[in-house]
Amino acid sequence: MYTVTQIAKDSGITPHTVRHYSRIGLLRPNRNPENGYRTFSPNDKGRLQFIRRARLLGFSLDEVAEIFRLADLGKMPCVFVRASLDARIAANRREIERLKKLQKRMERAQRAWAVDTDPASGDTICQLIESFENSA
Amino acid sequence: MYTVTQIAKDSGITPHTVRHYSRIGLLRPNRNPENGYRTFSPNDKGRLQFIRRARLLGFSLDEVAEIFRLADLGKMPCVFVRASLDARIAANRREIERLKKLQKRMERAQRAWAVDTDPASGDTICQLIESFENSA
DNA sequence: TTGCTCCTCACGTCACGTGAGGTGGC
DNA sequence: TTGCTCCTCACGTCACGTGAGGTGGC
Repeated sequence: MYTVTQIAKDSGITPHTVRHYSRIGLLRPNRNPENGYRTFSPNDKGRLQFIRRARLLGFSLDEVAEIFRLADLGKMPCVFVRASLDARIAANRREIERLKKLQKRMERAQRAWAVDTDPASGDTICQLIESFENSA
Repeated sequence: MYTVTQIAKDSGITPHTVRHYSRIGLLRPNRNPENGYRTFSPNDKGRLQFIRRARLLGFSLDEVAEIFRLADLGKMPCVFVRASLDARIAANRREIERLKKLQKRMERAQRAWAVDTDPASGDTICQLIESFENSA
């Protein structure tokens, strides 16, 4: 049996995160009837490790909850897990592309502004700002 | 003068977003005293376009607010803008790296599970799940 | 009356982080 | 009393999206 801080340290997370998982039902610790403290079993610890591994693979807490729900029903969550993973891989690919495009836009702006450090062109230093002022 | 819907359409965003910008003070439309409707000037339209361009460059609304504040004080926001942009470029680079690593982890798991579609290894199909069950 | 636009709350998103205020045992 | 751990709210994050419920003029 572990306290919230013990199980948190063992798993490399904060006690607050453990409480968070408990509040949303991913963990179901018992309570010490004397003081209301949460008490975690080795089984809880396994669940917590599973949550952490799933998070590292990009699964959301909602997906973890669904996996637990299926497992509790005695169903193999594998089909769901695979579908989730496939969807996340595709979504993450799109997100990476989106950020790369953003990166290019930002670097383009950075270069444009770098060129204008020449004091001779002092009135076009902040093109972003000016494009705003011009349109106002 | 424009209504919230007119200026929104012209700028390619939703009326709700325009109201949102107004509520947080990025836009300061007048009010029609008869019905309380917001009325936007060409100057507001310029501000809105600026906001949108800044968003495309990755600036947060808080940063836009700071840029407006500096401009309203008659100060050149350029130093702030450059510093923000540099910081965002660096942060975005790190974020892209983070997502690439996540992508690799996910694809590794996907491959590992694909291999195990062989029915002969039916009891190791869901390694993620099993690593959980084993540790429980 | 119907249809359209406008308005103001107010909650939801995602996974927690950060206090605030209080308890219990050494 | 001090220090430590535990507890429960409850708000903040980021940029809106999505209703809910109501108004005003054609």
